Amino acid sequence: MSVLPPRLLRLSFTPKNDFFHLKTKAFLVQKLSETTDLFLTNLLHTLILKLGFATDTFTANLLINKYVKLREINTARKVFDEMCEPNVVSWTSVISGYNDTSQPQTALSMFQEMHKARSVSPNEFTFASVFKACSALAESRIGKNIHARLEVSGLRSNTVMSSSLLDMYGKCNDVETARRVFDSMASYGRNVVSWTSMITAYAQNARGHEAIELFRSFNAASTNDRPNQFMRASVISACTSLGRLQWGKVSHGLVTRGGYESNIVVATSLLDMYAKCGSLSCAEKIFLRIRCHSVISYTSMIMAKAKHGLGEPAIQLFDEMVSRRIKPNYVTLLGVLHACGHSGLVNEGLGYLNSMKEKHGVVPDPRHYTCVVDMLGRFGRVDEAYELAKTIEVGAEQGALMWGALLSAGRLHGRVDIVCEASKRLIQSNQQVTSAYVALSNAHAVAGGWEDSESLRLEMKRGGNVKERAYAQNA
DNA sequence: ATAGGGTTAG
Repeated sequence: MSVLPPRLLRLSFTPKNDFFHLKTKAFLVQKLSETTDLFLTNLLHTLILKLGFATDTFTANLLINKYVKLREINTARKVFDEMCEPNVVSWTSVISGYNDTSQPQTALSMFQEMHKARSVSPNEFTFASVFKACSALAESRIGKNIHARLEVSGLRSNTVMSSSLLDMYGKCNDVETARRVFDSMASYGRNVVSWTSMITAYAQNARGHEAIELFRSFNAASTNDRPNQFMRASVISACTSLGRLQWGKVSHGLVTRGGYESNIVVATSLLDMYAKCGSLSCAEKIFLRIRCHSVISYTSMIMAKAKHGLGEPAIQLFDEMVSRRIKPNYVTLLGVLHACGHSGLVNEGLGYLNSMKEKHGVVPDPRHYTCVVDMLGRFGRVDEAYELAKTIEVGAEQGALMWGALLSAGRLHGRVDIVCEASKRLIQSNQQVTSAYVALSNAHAVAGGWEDSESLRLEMKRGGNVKERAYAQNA
């Protein structure tokens, strides 16, 4: 950390606009651009305020960006709120700060405020950040709306712009629109990023064959661009989605010949592919060859072991990860809870749930609770599962998963009361869960209430769910 | 000058 010269600390009383003053400002801006340290940033911030430089938009923007990079979004926001004349860079920086701290909803409301303020118009940078927020929320309705504004702005014919737009549609599961954007880019140019976005859109929407087909066209069409680690990882995940080891092995051969086998991103997707296509031993081989591990490589391997019923080894791996000072995140803890739930380590699982915040700084969210509800239910502790589920505030989609888990537990352990309760909650969740109607109807039938059963089937018909019956009864 | 697009775990 660099140290401020004492001379500078006495400059607070310098009259404005003289030579020394300007020089001081240049010095502070210079120091601010260089530092990556929170303490020094705070110090420079104080000096900037004292000397009245905060009224300068450029200087304030630098401060905002510094705080965004340091993940101090609230401080960044405070600087922004106190600005005299925020420009498009100030707005965009704060929006992307909210993206970086997993607050896409706030990013979008900032964009709305910017629109209302009308003093500043969004540019390419702003739109790219806002589409990223839509992607994170998988909100295609809002995305479409902003897409319309982008078309009006005339900024659309730009490779970065269109790539972020097509990525947004892919993440919102609207592959057809994503493809239309991709096709429209032919006139002004695509690059590796835009091709990767489209391949990813297919891969993440269970259309692996089309992803691979597009990868082939890329190799056939482009003369300058070569596939990079991102594209290769995406192609491997497309193979994973096909669930066929054969395809996965082909892609493995391909990345080995390309010299990408030891790349961390590629290796992680390979290990996930092997785990999901049925070869845990190959997955482990890949894992052991990784030199520089990430939270994702560990999490993938923990998940793989968990899914194969290797609870203890998964937990051992978790301990190893923690001792190597790789910080687990919420997905890692989901893996650990899964490991417990698939190996009957029920009390251990409860222990992880109750201590994850304190020990690992990860606040349990509805997904973690769902996992534990499922675990308790599987191992006969249905009442505890129910008591826990009742206390969780949960959105409709996740709620359907949580009550669905409880429904299976009720069925598995012959608990008509739980089946009824879980089915009702499932139906309340308003998701398209026909199995809930079927289960509730069957439960009434079991309990002797044939009339209830019949009325439910009627309700189901009215709800247009009747076609799903055959599927639901197999599920 | 300061801000923006693609990837791997769920």
